[in-house]
Amino acid sequence: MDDDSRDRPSAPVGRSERARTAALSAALALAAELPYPQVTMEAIAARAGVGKATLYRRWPHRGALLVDAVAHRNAAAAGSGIPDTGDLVADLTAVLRSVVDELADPGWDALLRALCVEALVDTGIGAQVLEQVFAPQIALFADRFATARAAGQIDGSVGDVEAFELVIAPVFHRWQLRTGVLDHAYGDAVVRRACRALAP
Amino acid sequence: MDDDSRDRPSAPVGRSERARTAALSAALALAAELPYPQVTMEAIAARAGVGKATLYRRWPHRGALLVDAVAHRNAAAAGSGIPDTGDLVADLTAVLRSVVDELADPGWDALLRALCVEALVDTGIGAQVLEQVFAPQIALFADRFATARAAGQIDGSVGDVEAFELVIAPVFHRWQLRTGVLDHAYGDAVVRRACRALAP
Amino acid sequence: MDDDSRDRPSAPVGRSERARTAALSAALALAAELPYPQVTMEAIAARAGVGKATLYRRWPHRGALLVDAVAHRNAAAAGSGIPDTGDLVADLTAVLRSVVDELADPGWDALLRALCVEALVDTGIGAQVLEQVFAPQIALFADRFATARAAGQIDGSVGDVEAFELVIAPVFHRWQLRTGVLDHAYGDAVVRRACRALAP
Amino acid sequence: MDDDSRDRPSAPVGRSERARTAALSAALALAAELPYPQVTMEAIAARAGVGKATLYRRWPHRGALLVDAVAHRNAAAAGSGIPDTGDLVADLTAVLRSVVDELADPGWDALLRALCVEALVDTGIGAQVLEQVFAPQIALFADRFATARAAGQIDGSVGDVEAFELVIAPVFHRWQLRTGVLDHAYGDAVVRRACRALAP
DNA sequence: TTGTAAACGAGACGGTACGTCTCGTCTTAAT
DNA sequence: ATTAAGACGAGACGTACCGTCTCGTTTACAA
Repeated sequence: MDDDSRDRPSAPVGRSERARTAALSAALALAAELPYPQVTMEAIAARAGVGKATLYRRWPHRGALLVDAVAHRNAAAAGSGIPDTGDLVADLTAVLRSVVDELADPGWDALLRALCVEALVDTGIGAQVLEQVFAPQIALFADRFATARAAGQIDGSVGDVEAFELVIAPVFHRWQLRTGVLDHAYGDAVVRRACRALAP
Repeated sequence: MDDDSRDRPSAPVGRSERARTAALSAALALAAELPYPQVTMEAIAARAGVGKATLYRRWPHRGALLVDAVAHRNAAAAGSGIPDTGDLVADLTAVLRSVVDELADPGWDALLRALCVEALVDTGIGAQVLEQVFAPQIALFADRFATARAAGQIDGSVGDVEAFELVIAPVFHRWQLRTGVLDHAYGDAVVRRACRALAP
Repeated sequence: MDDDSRDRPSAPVGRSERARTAALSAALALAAELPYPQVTMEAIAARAGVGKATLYRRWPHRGALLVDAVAHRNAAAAGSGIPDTGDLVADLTAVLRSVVDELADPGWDALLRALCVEALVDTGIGAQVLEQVFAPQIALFADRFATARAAGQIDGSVGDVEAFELVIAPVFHRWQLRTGVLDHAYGDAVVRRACRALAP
Repeated sequence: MDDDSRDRPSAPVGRSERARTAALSAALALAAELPYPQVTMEAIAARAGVGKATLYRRWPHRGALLVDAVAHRNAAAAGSGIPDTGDLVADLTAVLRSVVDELADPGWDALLRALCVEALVDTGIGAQVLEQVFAPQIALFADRFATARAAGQIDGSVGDVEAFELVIAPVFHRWQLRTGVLDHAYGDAVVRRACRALAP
């Protein structure tokens, strides 16, 4: 391990680092497979083979740990960005379909709900969730909106966040409250309506 | 009693009804004024001057009690329905402004966040929240959409829930994640864009 | 029942009396068959098919009910008195053997232990137990001791209670603390030693 | 504490040991000053400044805790043994007088009654009480009886437990059921009679 | 007969203690 | 010196009984 950390100091794997990684993985796994109230610091520590004190030394509470874990996961999953074929509707449709697919995955569904719970309960965690989980997504959309705006496809007076919300909020809302079936067709319709609203 | 109950059927009668009312009020008050994790069954019972067993006799868990309390409050607040002046944009703008105002009230904000937490944590409570809190709202919008549809102001192929989400979801999303300022101007813009999207 | 009460008006069997009898029987039965902490007022009421208020209307607490029940049972069992053949040792031996036999009966064992618990916990109940359960026994022994004293078989300066305790206490002690086997042989030895101690 | 732990490193005074001691002391104090039903695990934990879980971690129920506390107290009180002046009656009289004095102390009276209650309610605790509280006393008497037996002062065929019961049971019985005044005179008389019974 | 009043069964009520669980801190022993 | 392990104080959980209180209903006696 010493050799390893000397060779690649940007990816140290000391005892501490192993503990950190184990904790993040355990949090993700438990949040994905258990009802959220059972995702306790105790359970995470046990699953990770890590002392509870080690968790509290690094994260002030479960929410921070979870946000960190999800951010870590998203960073690893390396969002590839939004396609740009010139056809805004088609591009957004593709994106929303993959969003819908993700939300249909029970693990990710549970994880995201856990994240929302923490964000709702504590304003500070809410800010962290926004910054580390949603902001990157918004930034990706902002890039595509910039192109579309330059091509005169959308109203220049609509901000990036507003446009993002126009597209994402209905899906998020339906996912969260289960007001109806959340499938590709719904995503397609949302994009269609959003683009009509955004048209110059 | 007969006269009484005929005149004011909502008036509580007997120890049981008094306990029920006290519990609902206490739940509302605590959820409005304390961080949600401190809104425990114990605290609600103490505040209501009610035994814990009485709470558990009526509601299987805190979530059910909270949903009941909010539904009760909403029923009492007697939603007046959505205005119908013939001008859809103006009517929806008025409604969204009052929604924004409500969400700005710290008490209602806290209450609604608590409700969302419960809905996210437990699917069953989620269904209850949808049915008892959101469905009535959707129904009000549906009435107004029906008129607008009849007047040829909105696309007949868009369902009530979809139209509702188009209008409400962005506001809900911004409220929940604090992606930006949530004021009348934002509500107005959301309505404007939604109506463009809904136009035939 | 009408016939019954008309025939024997001195033993009316109205609802009240039936409730009283049912409560006493239920208390005896439960105390005999369940661990004492499970012999709750709730359980007695349920077993007796009687409202809890009816119990509390007649007896201030479980202890009083239990004492009443045991006294009632003893009255019914109609202690026949201590035999008097002229041979004190033989008479007491016979009595102690039957005492040992009674204590060996699991039901009566449990009942008597419950009684002792109540007596130990509350001085008032202790007095009631003494008066209603033990005093009658002491009186029976006192009669036999009087005869023996008159016959010059025991020391006239020893009081009835003291003599009673000399005979009963060792058995009671062994029964209560299980310091050793409690059988006829032990009872016989106790009587032998007691009579030596009591001899003039 | 430093000195203490340096002198007796085998008796560390970490958090655990402090909790244990505090619990035992609190149990003794509460049992001595409150009616037994109020000596709850909750009250003991509060008085000891200890979590309830800590109590249940060490003792399965209140009875075990109480027995441990009394045994602990007795060990500390270091029974000095029964005097041996050669005069059995005198020696036993002295012992019984101190027993009577102890039983007259309200604190010890309450404690011992609590112990008896637990012993009566649960056979397991009864065995524990016998072994840890009464057995040591019996052993002390056995030593004295051995001497007396060797001196030909008592019948060699009477066992230690039987002799012990002959002496102690009447006092215990009178204390428990309050069949009469329990004073030195009574103790003296009991010893006198017991020694007559035990004489060869 | 037909009220009327008491006692009844049933069981909900406000409480309290139960024994269990998780929290976040602190101690210990072993790397 | 930092870790895994886990005991600790605190306090909420959901349950069981407490002793009291409302309920209608049933019974017993008076009109």
